[in-house]
Amino acid sequence: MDIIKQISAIPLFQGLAADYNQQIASIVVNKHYQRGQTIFSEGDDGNGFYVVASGRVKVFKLSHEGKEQILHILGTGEPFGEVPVFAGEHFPAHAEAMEETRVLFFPRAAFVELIKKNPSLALNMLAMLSRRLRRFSSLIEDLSLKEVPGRLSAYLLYLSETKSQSINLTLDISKAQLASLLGTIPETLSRILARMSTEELIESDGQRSIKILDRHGLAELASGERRLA
Amino acid sequence: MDIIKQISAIPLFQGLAADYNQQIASIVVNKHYQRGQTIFSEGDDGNGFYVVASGRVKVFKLSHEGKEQILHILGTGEPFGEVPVFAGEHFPAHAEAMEETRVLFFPRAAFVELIKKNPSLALNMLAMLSRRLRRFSSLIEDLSLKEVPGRLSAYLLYLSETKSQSINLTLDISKAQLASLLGTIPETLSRILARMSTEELIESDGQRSIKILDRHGLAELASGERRLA
DNA sequence: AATCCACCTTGACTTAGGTCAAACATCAGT
DNA sequence: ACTGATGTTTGACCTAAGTCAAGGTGGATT
Repeated sequence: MDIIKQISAIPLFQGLAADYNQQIASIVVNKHYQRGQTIFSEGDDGNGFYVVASGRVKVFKLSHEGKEQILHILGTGEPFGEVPVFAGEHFPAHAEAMEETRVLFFPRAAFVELIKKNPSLALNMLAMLSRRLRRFSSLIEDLSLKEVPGRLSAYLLYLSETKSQSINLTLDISKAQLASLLGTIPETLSRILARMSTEELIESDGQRSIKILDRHGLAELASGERRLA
Repeated sequence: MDIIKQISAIPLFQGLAADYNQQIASIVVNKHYQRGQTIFSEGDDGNGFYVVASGRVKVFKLSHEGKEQILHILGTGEPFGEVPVFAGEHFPAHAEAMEETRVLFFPRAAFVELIKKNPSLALNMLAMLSRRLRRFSSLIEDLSLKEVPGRLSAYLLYLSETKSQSINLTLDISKAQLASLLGTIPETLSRILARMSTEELIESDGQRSIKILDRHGLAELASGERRLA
């Protein structure tokens, strides 16, 4: 099988002794989901964790009224659902396939054994969780201390710095999903994009492409130095 | 020194081979802070992490206008500032002593070596970070999907379940700090406590003691099934 | 080209909770 | 007992962003 090939491409498993990939492959289970299908629900028992093999997965919280807050969106090679592996108990959030998705599932007990034997893997996992904590800190900061225009600006700048490196951005998710990621609703997002356009910070075609006109202005919005009129 | 004694009382270091405490002790540095003193600031280089030996520490984010959001409050035996040890870069938040506080500081390089040699320590650390991720998920959920009365109810129930096991609670922090922990401001907190009192969910003496009158009602508020009038 | 569907936008309205300002309470230290 | 620091409460006001409802857009399907 090319499962070994897939595994060796996962960042989490980089820098391991070669024969470990074989061991990892022996404990892994392949799973397949359609768009919109639930992978796990908040409160489920977490008896292992997942890595996206292809497609995309969102991890999110749901309010009593059904509003959703996306915690993260994961693409190929990214792990999710690790919390219960180490802290025990249930999954703290829901996970759902955003498109047709294949995932690799690593049963808990076998994986913990692997970690015990392999300090490199342990350190990779620690780095992974630490990065996630950093991102969560930043999300908490945004939700508590910034307004929606600031959060949106930060997201646009993040997009332009990582994915495209350019001034012409293409959103890789729907605006409704972006709203949920930013902790707001589509209507509010739409209005703020409109305001940013009239202030000539961006140019939006109403589709998924956005052009950054004033990077500095966006940075000021993101930091809270400036506000929209 | 009784540093070894202190170290063996730290949950993070439980379940390790006995001689490791000696090794840990050899890399640790003792530090001392007064109330209000900064331990580190967001953006500082993180060249190690800390464990509270005595006193209390708050870890928080600050907005551009100076509003603060507390991420966690740490007491004796609890570690903080671990993110940069494993994910590199700077501290993602500020840390400050809330009272006279002693901390143990673990320099990064030496600690990473220790982890590599000790799978138990690695797993303890993974459990620690996972628990923190769980708490952050819950904070994100609260900030994004719940109103202040819901967050406060959840906090009061949490207090009564963990610390006192009873119906008579004593806040261990000022109401201003509690507001910052819940992602609101003292005025709002004060008004909501007043409303909860008139609805006979709690009895508040205006000091730091609060009596739970209607646990079920609080639980409904916390889950979002009910709202204050 | 007509229909459908998912997605996006706009307008009118409401509201949770923040801001500002003032007064009040508590407690430690001189 | 007085002073000052620290924390709490209350009132009047404001605003960011949510709700509800209607309409618009564009791509895909038949």
